[in-house]
Amino acid sequence: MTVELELTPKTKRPKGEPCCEPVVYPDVDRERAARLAELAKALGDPIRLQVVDVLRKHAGQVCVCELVPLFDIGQPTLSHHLKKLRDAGIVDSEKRGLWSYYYVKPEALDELSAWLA
Amino acid sequence: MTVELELTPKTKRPKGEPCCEPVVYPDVDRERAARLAELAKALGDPIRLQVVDVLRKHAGQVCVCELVPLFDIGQPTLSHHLKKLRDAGIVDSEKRGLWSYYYVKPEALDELSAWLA
DNA sequence: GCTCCAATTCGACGGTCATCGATGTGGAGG
DNA sequence: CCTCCACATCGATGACCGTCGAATTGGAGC
Repeated sequence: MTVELELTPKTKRPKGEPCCEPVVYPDVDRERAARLAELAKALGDPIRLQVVDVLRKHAGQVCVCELVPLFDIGQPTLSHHLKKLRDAGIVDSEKRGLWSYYYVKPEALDELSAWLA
Repeated sequence: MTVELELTPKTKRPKGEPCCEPVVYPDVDRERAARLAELAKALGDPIRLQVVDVLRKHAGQVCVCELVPLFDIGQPTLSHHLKKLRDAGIVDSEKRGLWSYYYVKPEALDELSAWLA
């Protein structure tokens, strides 16, 4: 359903009158938007999005050393990207022995998904 | 369902052996990931995400002059953000008289939504 | 304790981004 | 034509980002 707001001046208007009604945007929505933007920003890099894609497709946990050869970047750089994803709460890691295993935290992606829906 | 891949070394391993099997990631997925990252990047700024939020909530078209007072940035800066959203294909605009009206292109958001689902 | 190795952290560098103020553009009214 | 207004574009600036190589951390085996 499309609500036809009355805030759309048809074509032109005499000078003095306001061209449009103010649109309110509550602070609650602003805060939520900030969080959503944080998530989107973390996903806004091709490598990071591919990493999440890989992790999602391998429903379990994936070792960093499996990830590195997938991309044309150094291992420290990948580590940097993984940290960004961790800071955003999109993935988490667990250390077993020498290796670190990463996995997706579905709740984070659900936040975005819920907004988009 | 969780598939237990055999690429997870339990804890430790003797030196010579590979710690994990390679994970393949097809080029098709890479290209899609690049597009999705482009979308996410465009949404990865609080102001831009709020703009999209406002446009979505006002199912119709919204004039730029309604948008400007919502944010603590200058009009040129908002115009810059709108261009980013347009370049990403997330919104589009239509000029009527003196005013420009922006609206969301749902298909773009659907791409992201489909990936997250 | 010493060594090896996976992974993280650090310091630096070049490129991109958000923001600003000033300027440009183009439609509408007089 | 000339002015006014909404919006876009430009040029500059400071902050942030992705990348690298080098150094550091910490678990494991000898």
